[in-house]
Amino acid sequence: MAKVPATPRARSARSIDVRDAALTLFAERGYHATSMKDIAAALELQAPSLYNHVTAKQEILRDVMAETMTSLTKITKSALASSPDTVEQLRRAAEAHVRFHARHVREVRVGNHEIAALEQPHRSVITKLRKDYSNMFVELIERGVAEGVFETRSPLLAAYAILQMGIGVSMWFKPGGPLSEDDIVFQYGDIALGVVGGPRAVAAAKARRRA
Amino acid sequence: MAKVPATPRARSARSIDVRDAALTLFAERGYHATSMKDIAAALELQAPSLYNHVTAKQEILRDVMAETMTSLTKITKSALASSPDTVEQLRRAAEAHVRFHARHVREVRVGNHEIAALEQPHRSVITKLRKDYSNMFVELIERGVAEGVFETRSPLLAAYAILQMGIGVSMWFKPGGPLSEDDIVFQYGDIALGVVGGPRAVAAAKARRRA
DNA sequence: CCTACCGATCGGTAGG
DNA sequence: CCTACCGATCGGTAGG
Repeated sequence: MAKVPATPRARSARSIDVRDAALTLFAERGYHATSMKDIAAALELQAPSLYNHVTAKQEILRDVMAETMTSLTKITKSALASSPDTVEQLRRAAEAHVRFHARHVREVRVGNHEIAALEQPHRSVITKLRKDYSNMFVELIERGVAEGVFETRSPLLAAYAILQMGIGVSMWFKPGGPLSEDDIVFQYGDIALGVVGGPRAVAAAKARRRA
Repeated sequence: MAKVPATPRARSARSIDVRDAALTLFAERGYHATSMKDIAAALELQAPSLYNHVTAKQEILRDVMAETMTSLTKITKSALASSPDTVEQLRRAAEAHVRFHARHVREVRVGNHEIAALEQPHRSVITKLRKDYSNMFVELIERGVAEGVFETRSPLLAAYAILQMGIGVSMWFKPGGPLSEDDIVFQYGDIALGVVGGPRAVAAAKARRRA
């Protein structure tokens, strides 16, 4: 039985291999420090063979970054939608954000380090997706302040702090280390509430956990 | 009167110009995306002329990273030493960290993005300096936990969160924007206490500010 | 500080 | 999937 792609437009298995090898190298060394020959060597191929599976080096980068932002946004949005309570929404959104960064280390490293390597107009597209993503957090925190459950002088700074903390996880996290993914996720959820919290948010969160 | 360098080993004014132009471009586009020709063009020179002032492209990167880490460590260490109180020490160290990242955006962008571009053995040297730096925060937080003024399940994660928040400032901060350097610095000081705080740290910090 | 030039490597194409 | 090859660009040197 011949395998058929799920949809006519699906990427071939070989194309996925090429993108995966490229992603690993982009994350380790950076886009400009990775040559098509390096990617080919990781697959025991000659460089020109790659062009049967991808059209250009830049295309690989563009696809990785677009897919990463789309997927991250979707996951966090649905975490946020899973509770009607603002405090709990922030906890869950922060947890989803951090979990994604622990699970997709290569993707988010490239996403955060190679924006300058993206050629226009795609750089602007990605920048817009990133802006929309961070705005979700800013608006959520603004709502919490309005409701009196968060306390912060600048929802913008608080949101950036929370997002940045999660990005940091992708710089050092290794599965199998002393801290498990869940250890990190749950503690960062608490820390996120600490960031927007005065005592009120923290106390509210604790009461909620006890209940 | 001829100008004389402060010390016989001082860099020439022109060498400083070259390094400064390089730093700007490294921060904007990345090390590998910046050519010696680009650096020369920023100074209206031809590329080979640069070699009268620096010995290699890699040398510029190495010097920037070493000087940045040395300077950051010194500043933060002295902020930390300026108070005998653990809570206040964390606030001041976090403030110094963030202030440095707001004031030296180019340096810390390069410092955080181009570690892979540093050739050995210098990469190991820098990695060690970074480790020592983050350990200062980890140990400070551990002390606060032992004293009962901080509350966190993992001083390591809390330290990383605080450091990462500050690094994030270098990604978006522009002098003259809606938030001043001091706005950012003081709020991040508070946020840092929120990260290690339960209500106790926050309340202790507030009481201290009122006093 | 410049022109002239070096070998090496880059992303990508032709053609099978 | 390969070999052969393209023009462009790289960091750096020679020599003045």
